[in-house]
Amino acid sequence: MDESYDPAAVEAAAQQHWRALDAYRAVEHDPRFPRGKFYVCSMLPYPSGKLHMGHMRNYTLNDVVYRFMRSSGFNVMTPMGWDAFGLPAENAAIEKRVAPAQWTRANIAGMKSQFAPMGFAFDWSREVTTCDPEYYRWNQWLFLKMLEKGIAYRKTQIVNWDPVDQTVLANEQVEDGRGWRSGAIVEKREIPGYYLAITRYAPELLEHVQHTLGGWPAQVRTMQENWIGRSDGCEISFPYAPDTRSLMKSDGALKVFTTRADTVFGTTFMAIAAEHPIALAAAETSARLAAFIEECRRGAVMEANLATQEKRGLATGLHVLHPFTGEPIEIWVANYVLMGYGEGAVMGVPAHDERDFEFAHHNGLRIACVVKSTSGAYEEVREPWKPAYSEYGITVNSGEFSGLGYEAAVAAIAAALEKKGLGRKRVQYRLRDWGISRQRYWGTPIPIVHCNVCGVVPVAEKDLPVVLPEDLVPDGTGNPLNKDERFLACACPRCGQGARRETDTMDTFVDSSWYYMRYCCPGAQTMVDERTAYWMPMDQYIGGIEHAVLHLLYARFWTMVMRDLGLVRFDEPFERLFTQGMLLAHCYYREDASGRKRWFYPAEVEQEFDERGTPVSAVATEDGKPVMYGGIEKMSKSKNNVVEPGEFIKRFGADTARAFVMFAGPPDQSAPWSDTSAEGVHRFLRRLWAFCHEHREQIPLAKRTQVTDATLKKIRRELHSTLQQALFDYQRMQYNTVVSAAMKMLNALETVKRPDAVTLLHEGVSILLRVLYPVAPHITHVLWQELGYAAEMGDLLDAPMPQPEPAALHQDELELVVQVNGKLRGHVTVAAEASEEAIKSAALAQQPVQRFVEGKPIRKVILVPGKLINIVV
RNA sequence: GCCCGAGUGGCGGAAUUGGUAGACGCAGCGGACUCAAAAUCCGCCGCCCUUAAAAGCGUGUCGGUUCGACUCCGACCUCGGGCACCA
Repeated sequence: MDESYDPAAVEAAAQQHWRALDAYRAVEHDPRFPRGKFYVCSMLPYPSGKLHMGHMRNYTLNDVVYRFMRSSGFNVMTPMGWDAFGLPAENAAIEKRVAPAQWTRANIAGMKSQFAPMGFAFDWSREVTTCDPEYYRWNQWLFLKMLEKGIAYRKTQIVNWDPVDQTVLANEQVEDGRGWRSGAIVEKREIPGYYLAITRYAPELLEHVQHTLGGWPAQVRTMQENWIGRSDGCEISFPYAPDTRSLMKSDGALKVFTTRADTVFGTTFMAIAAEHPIALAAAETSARLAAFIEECRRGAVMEANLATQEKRGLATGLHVLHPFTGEPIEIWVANYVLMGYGEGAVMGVPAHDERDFEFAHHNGLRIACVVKSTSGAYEEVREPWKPAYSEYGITVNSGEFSGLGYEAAVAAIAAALEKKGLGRKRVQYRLRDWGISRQRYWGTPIPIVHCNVCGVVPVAEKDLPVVLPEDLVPDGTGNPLNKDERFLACACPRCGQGARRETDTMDTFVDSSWYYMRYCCPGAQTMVDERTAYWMPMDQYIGGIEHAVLHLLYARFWTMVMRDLGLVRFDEPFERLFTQGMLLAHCYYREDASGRKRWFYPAEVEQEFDERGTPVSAVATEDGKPVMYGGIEKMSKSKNNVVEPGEFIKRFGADTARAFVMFAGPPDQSAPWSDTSAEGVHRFLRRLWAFCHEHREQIPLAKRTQVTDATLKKIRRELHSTLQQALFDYQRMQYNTVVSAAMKMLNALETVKRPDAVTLLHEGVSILLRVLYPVAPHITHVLWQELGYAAEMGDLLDAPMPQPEPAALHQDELELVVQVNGKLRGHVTVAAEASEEAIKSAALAQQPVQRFVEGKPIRKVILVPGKLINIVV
């Protein structure tokens, strides 16, 4: 055994040992593990090129779970794969003139090699790469099944259009309303695309998130609940007035959805989206309206933009009739009404809705108060807006429905509407169907063929996969598949005539909706097989909080679809979910004349902080001139604030890297990266090594004897109570305090200064090594072997977690806190079984306590057993 | 704008979920060892007053509940995540 700790040698030896054992290959029904299977998985990474500290944190977390659960006797499996399709590969292609496939595969190879030194327990025989035809063929296959079931369907969608580059832009590619490369003002454009009917599953998705996903963080459940957004309300039809009737050449009605049917008599205008059919029809005869709609079309489609923009509208001059009074109501086109939600039209009730109020005020529309406040918060509605105006109350000025409370009014109005055939109660979800078409090259081809004779025809199942050519290089102007004859030309599956392939590809969220099921069954000739049934549902899923809604909802939906097709037998894919926080880093930029930002690497910048640690200014090292401080943001390639683990591992070793990222803070919270305290963790591992080296001869020879000495008993109690805390923290995945616990154990063991204490040392070190092992597996593995524990208890991989001994935790005397009126005034040591009376008099006998109690009557005494006594005077 | 989080010493954070605020570590200060440095070891380390002791203040801000609040409730401020084509 070397005298000093050499991480490189230790880690090479440990990894060689595990490699020789093929230690992480997981086998279904492995008889070595009586407690059954445990499937732990981290969200698969996008192969951006370099592994960064954020990845390190995620996968260390994953690895700690793996090792802890295996030490607890489970047949644990943890896989790894690559989310290999997506936009960044196309961007790299444009910039570097290299095919996305080539770039992606090179990145995968690079990142895989960066994983190697970390000692992660991945079962690489299960690797999934989503751009492999053998993977994405099943995306296509399930898509065809969904088409058959009517879950997948075709309809128009609104996208960001860059009129200069003639290309569809992702939201991310829109900066301040302009295309990121061309700088042109972005427009909205309607094109056909495929949707998946996730809204059909909205009730079940909601039901489970409210009642069955107990292993999920409350925060995520709330976010999903709000995202699905169930509203109970009414659908109301406002029949067309003659002017609208003649324009639309129909005697239809304008349908709206409202949660406030009780306010229907307060409707003073109707607001419709710019893309609404009535708006489009009206625009044909009105230049002003056409111009306004054109204006609404400008700008991107992001909801954050729509919600913050000034609410504007224009009257159409058309009318509908109030369903009860028959009064004509004017239709307005408004930029805040979304075509994608509800009916694309709302009834404007300015008296009781803040947005309508603002809109009416702005456009000089009538405000009709139809609800009377029950709390007397207002008599009449007038400027400025008060939140009380939208509260429930008693209906007034509402004809036969006046004088009713909210629920009674809604019930009565809905019943009356239903009788007239002008409405009914309905549940509306905020959730929208999932548009999966992308006008992009680097994704799963949508298996559809366009035939001049037969129209839109699905590819036959036997012709799957539709393989994506891997040698195209996009140039930023449209989808290169549109220019690739080899890909385009095909025969119509129905009539056999020459036809053309669909060139849209699928959203990459499709790939990530089920990869974790494919990990379970590498090489299967079907989408999933019986091995999937063994490992799924996943026991522990780990991933970033930024995926709380989209990915985690799509994956749940996809699972339900697979279940309904008979492919799997469970309802939910993820039993327990852990959302880890992100690693953040400082970022710096400079803006050029056109407003474009250039981001600097932290290494290119010198940052100055004031004495409170707040950044004050920064200059670029290259020219000494100031750069703008962009705050602390999530590590991302586009902001150049990524910290790579390579250097760090070279300096300190993988165990220090692992222990340090765990020690840095609670894993479910985001943390700013800083390596200043890494020294402390490394020092701890060196001390551990030195301590074991010092006792390398006594420990293997130790005999088990009782610890009777009072000082040693105290140390032993500390050891066992720290162990208890560590196990609790393992369970709740608070690994930062697990590392603290290991440090405390070493601190305690170092106070053993007696040569005859070998029993305690033997026990203590065996506990410490096993507690630290999941976090720092290499050093603990080597020490475990060197000190003879492996011979005694077997390989550390499968050595059971130690358990605290009740006898070791027992205390004869307790120190209680003494409070007077809730303020700490002293301590008192009493026998463990002392009576309340005895404790009380002991507490009152205390000098400082006397001083505060003196002369005042004691009103109450509160005793918290084993903790404190509070005297209230 | 809407939804979800977070805010504790100079810094990262702890407080087993209403019961001793600051565990564990970093940085800093003092000391030992050393010709010296590094490494290592020992001690101190929230603020204020003070020679010291004792008291007082203290978990973003303001208010409330409680014998007792970092923890629960209300309002606000700041920062972070998401908002459906980044992944």
